[in-house]
Amino acid sequence: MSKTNHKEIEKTWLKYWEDKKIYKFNQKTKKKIYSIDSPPPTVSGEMHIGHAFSYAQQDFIARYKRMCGFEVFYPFGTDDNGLPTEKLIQKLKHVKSSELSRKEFIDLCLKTLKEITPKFIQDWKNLGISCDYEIYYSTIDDKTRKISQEYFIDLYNNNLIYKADFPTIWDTEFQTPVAQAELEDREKETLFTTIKFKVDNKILPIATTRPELLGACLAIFVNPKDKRYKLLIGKKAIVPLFNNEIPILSDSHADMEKGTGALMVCSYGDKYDVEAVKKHKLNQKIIITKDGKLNTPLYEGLSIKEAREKTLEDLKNSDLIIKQEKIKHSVNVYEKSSKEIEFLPTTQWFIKILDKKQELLKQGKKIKWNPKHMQKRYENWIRGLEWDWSISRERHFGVPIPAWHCLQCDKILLAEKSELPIDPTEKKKICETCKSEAIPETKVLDTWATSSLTPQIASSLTNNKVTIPYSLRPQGHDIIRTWAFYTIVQALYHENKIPWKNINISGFVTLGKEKMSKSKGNVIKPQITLEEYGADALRYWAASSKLGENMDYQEKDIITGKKFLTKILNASNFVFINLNLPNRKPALEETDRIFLSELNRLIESVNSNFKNYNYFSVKLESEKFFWQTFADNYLEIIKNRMYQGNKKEKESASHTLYISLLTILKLFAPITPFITEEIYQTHFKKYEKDESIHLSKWPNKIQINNKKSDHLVWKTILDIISKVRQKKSEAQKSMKTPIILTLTKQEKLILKPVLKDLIAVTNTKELKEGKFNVEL
RNA sequence: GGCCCCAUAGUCUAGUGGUUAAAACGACUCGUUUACACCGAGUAGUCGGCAGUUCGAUUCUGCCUGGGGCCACCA
Repeated sequence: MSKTNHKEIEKTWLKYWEDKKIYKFNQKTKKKIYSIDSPPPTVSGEMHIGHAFSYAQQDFIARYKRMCGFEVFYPFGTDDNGLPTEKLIQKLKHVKSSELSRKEFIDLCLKTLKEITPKFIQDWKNLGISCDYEIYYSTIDDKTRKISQEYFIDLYNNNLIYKADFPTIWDTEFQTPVAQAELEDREKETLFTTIKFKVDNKILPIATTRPELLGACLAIFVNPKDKRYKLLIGKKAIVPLFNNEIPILSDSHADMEKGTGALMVCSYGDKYDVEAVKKHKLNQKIIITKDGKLNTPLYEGLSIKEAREKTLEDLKNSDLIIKQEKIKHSVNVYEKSSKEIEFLPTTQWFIKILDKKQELLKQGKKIKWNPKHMQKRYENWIRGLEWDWSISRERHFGVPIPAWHCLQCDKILLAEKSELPIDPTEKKKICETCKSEAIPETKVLDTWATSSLTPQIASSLTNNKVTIPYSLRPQGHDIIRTWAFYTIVQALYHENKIPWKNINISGFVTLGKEKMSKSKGNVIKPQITLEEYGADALRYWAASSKLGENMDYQEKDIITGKKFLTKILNASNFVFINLNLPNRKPALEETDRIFLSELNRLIESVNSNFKNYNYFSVKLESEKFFWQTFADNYLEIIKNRMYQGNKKEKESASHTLYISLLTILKLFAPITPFITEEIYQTHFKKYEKDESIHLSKWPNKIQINNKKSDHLVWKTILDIISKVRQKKSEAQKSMKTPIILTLTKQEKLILKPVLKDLIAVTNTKELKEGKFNVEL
């Protein structure tokens, strides 16, 4: 007898799948390959509900394709080379990365990851994600570092990477440059202070939110159309407190409506300052250090915040403030530190993207985006790009940039491919021209520079049996501008191809329509749901919204899933208790044949829906068919025949039950893999050859003689049954109450082939012809 | 300020240029004990607002309102 506990069921089949290597990718396959560029989750604790939601959705597709006869390439990776991992390791091991050598720290990371990753991945296995977990990569392991460095070298040699001294977006907390894609907007309340500058002993009021940058003030811009300041253009202004002279320049960027209409340019207050300095060839003055401190004589060593307060205090004491008001404005912060970013000139490495916008847009058009409108987000991002992709990070932990710099001749030396992966700080390089020792690059690559190579990394694990373009990239919409975009960049630059033919963008999970966040405390842990209701119930829930839509988490939806699982288990048990399988395919009773004809309609519809990634419709239609058509009606209709019918009648019903239930199970197999495997193994395995339902063939239409009238007959019999039930319900009578049924001549004609079963299921004692009527 | 998405029953989600807009949960009225009370039958209840296109709009278009996202601005 079947197990009724989901934990027992899941444990059994997880082990079975693993032992029998059901989801193993066969490199020697002759089948067509369906390849999935599966997202490597960041190792930073546990799987969250958003993961469960989106991975379940991609697994539906993987399992469907597998049953359709594809050799599915579905690797599993973990992303563990970035800042989150660095932080995690520091916390777990009570160390500071800066206190260890890079090699020591990476070794510690690799060692720690080895300890914690299996437990982390177990959540994915428990959810029934059908990856081949033996095709595993980590974005920091030796093979990945090698590939990442190799690709860096190729890009450099193809003149697509350059090193530049340039004011870049800088985070003072982690002391590293960051990319445009890593910025977030934050609403902040700030003091907007109007300060007295002096020109010819007259006061020129200037409003600013960053008075601490007065020491780096290079010029004042006024709009050429601004009558108030027109005469000042070309003159010099005196910077308050610092008393140095700066030019007053004409620039239409100065907005007459904003502040006082006159604008101070500092190096560097914002992105525009960077352009302004370049445009007017001003000499930059850098007064902020990499760790966010001031280095002007006046405020030496103070943090930006302290310097701002002290400056305002000094201005106030010298009567240099005209006006002060609190304003709310949005500022750019680094998403990981939540601190306002600065612009600091440092030497960094960049991948060229600004001059490739058109090609990148073109690549995007070659990919099928699901849902379609997500392509717009990709395009908007490209159109708005203003910086090349900054790929170097001044971190300890990461893939080292495999380069040295010869100070004598200013030449950049790269590692030989044969010595990869390499940490340049561990190896001496002699410049061939100067015969002197070159300086190793200490920076590491941005995580995205490596994770944008997941297709190539995963392919390398198959001896390149799998190549790009992959069939599918599933991912979240929040990383279109990063992961999707950068992967497209890399595939274009390295192989002049698109990385995948399809990209499926999943939505996120909300709770009470609000985004979940740890700080709000409104987080649902999938581990608890898995424990309480099981993986199938959670997956069933994940199938109840369409691709790309956000979904609100409601426990009742999980419970609905759980009910479905019980129902299908019960129905299967019932079928097999009563089953009386003939040796050969029996002649079918008309009711049975017509029912199978209905099933064929379902199969057809499900197939077209699954092809379009409409797993939602697949679930909805299959569920409706199973619950209403199969369980509530077909089973009721044939009960009498199964209990009291003759051999021929029983055999027809048994045969029909067998193939219809098996078909239904297969349709559900991608969505609820555990329960369907349980039922398959318990009841069907002795008749079927497949080792697992997940390796069985996806249902095709059942070979029967379909008749055009079938659907009408089926609809009519259900309609009559429903009407009879309604009458009985209204009369508050049992469904078993005997009746006298009157059918119209036409109804009788339509129902002729199934009349006997209709009489049995409605418990009709007498059948009359005339106006439709039910007598109790 | 620009762009994108969303708005359907009490709740959460489907869907459609045309009979009566579809499930689930919830509510209400009942029934049932030879698969299933984690069950069955039935009842009530819904297309944000305004205009346009159309014989006909919940569906297409525009505007508005509300919610979400992205970008720009951010002196």
